[in-house]
Amino acid sequence: MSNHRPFANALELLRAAKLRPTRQRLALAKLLFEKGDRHVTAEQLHDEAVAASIPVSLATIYNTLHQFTEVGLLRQVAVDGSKAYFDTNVTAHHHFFVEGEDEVLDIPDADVIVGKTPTPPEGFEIARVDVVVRLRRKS
Amino acid sequence: MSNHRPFANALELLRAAKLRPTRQRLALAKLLFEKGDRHVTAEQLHDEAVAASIPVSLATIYNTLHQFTEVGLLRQVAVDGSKAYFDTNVTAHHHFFVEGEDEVLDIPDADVIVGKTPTPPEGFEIARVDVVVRLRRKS
DNA sequence: ATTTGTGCAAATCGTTTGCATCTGA
DNA sequence: TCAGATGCAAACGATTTGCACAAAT
Repeated sequence: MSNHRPFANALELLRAAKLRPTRQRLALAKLLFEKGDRHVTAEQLHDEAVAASIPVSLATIYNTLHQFTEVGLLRQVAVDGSKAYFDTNVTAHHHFFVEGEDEVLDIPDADVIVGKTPTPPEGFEIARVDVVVRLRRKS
Repeated sequence: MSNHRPFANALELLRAAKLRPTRQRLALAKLLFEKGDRHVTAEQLHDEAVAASIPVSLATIYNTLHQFTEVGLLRQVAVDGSKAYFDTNVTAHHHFFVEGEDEVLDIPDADVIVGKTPTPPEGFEIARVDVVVRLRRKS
């Protein structure tokens, strides 16, 4: 499955999301959405920003990732216990996770798994179903 | 799905696992396996141990949980990014996760989901498929 | 001018580690 | 005896927070 969000430009995205288009938000939006589907950690994005000579602090990276997630531009994926991954593909889909290498990959649409959705316990409703297929390198 | 491990006694379990039956391992094994299927965090187990007047440090709780996991007495579940849950039910099954309350529940066997297993990318094989159905309280 | 965002450093949370001390076989 | 286990406190990595300063409306 690929990202269906037409990338007009970072400015439009931020405006539509009612987020003030600050320098760093614009720059981060470009890094995130200009090159197709991505799965980034805060640290990775920070490194990229620094490499691209965008002065931005790690705290702002975290703020921005969370704000983008709140407005639906990103989706947080909980594959691994230790760090948070943010996915630029916000449509329904699932993930491969390569153990040991901490790499996240989208599972192609054709290969979707879900059959029957289980009945939630009394008083609860389903917010979302996450499938993580853990992979290991063939020996 | 329920826990199929016949609970003989903690001593047997440890012997079978070739783990020295120390005071704290025996006590923790009792806490974990004497009351059916459970999903605990390190902190929870530590609190229980302290409440039961079992002197044990948090470091030992972590050591023990990992050792038990290595020998197949426990299974680690990655539902939430922030902390690790250990499940006393080591048979194949999936989980409900109540957002905000950080509660983990087994999905009953009858309600299993998995249909078609996706084809892993070249050079990889599937280690395990985890399904997490995220729940929210009905409003 | 006012509101909102940003950077820094310190604080927090879950978890791990180093090392001296104990304990079970 | 002595390998293996434990406890403590310090170290750690990811994330959050408080607060002064800067930038967008």
